[in-house]
Amino acid sequence: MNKTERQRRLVRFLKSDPFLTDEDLSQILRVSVQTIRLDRFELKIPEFKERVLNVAKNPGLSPRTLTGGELVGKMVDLEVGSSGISILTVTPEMTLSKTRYIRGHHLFAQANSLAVAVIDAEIALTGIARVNFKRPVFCGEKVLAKALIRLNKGNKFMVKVTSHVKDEIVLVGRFLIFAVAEEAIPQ
Amino acid sequence: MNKTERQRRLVRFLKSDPFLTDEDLSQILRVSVQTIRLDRFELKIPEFKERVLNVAKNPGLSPRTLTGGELVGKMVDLEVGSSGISILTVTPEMTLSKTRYIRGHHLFAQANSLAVAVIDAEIALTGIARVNFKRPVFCGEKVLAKALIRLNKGNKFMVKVTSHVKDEIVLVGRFLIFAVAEEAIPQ
DNA sequence: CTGTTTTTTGGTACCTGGTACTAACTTTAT
DNA sequence: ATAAAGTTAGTACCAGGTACCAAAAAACAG
Repeated sequence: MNKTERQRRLVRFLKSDPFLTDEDLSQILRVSVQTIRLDRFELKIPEFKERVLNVAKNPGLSPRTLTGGELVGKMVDLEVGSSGISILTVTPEMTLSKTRYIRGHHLFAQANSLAVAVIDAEIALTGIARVNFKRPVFCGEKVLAKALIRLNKGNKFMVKVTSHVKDEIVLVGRFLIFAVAEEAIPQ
Repeated sequence: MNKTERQRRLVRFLKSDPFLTDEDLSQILRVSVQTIRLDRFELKIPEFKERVLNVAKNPGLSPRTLTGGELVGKMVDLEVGSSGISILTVTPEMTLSKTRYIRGHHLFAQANSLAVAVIDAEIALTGIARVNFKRPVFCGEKVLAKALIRLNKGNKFMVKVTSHVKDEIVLVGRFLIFAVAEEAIPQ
């Protein structure tokens, strides 16, 4: 039996029974456990615990997470050390079920990540945030956030962010941001 | 909190979410892992692996979480109208590039969505948020957020959220939430 | 047939989420 | 005050892995 044939069989076995451990599979396919692991790795098949958990959490609902990039929204202007502007287009995933209201934390995420981005430092972390949500935002709207550094004492920055939809203010936030020295970054 | 009360809560937690480890439970119930194990033993509740396997092999009963995907983090306790607890496990996507610091708005999102979830209303929106980030959170850590309704005047709610990693407070936030009447929901 | 590459195997250190057990410390009750 | 109940700490061990390194075996090529 060659490698490809074995891997084909491995996939078949796991499809019919995801509760097989590498040990089980190594006995079925008459190869070492290590070989099974390599095969699984090549085929990007997760480990036993993962597979069981996947089956258990079956209905596969994906939590509505925030975007993965550094910035929430799209940067349209940035003067590091003083100001920045970003635009966020509201998609249906950001809204509450059955309504068209956007969840507040997406607006916060846009404002917060913009506030952090305008700081001239490798790493900046939010210390305190005070945010007023002025009116709800709906699916399809474009939110324009403007950030302005208001104060700078040492590694502390006060950033004011104002978010608009057209002419209406939807969010006003004040963020106290800390710049972190690179040496302080843990590994 | 006495032993019987704790065990009653433990059963409730596991009924609503069987995917809680002893470690999770020890943090929720503020006792040592050993105590959780003793409780589980007395109550004849099987270990995590067993429970997951049971759920996986029993597609019949699925005690799905209350709010599903609306929440950032995993709801582990909810008394609508008074309090709630959620757990967020920090994944690499939530961190800043090259460091292990989590970006603040994820913590905010967990706290905010929990604050909204505890309100006994079809729709609730955040009006004002005041958040203090007490210390950075790193990849791999589990953040436990507790929300408590502090005040309720008409459709306004003051919710206090405190987030911990083990014994350390990482976030304290106060949210002014508005319940929205269903008739006011736009189409 | 020999040399190179691919495939397979073995072994170690480490991880999570436990079991099983001992010992000690802290509360509570009598 | 002292016993009993409850809680915590610590150790050794286990399954089912990950991650990595080295070596043996098989496949292929010139």
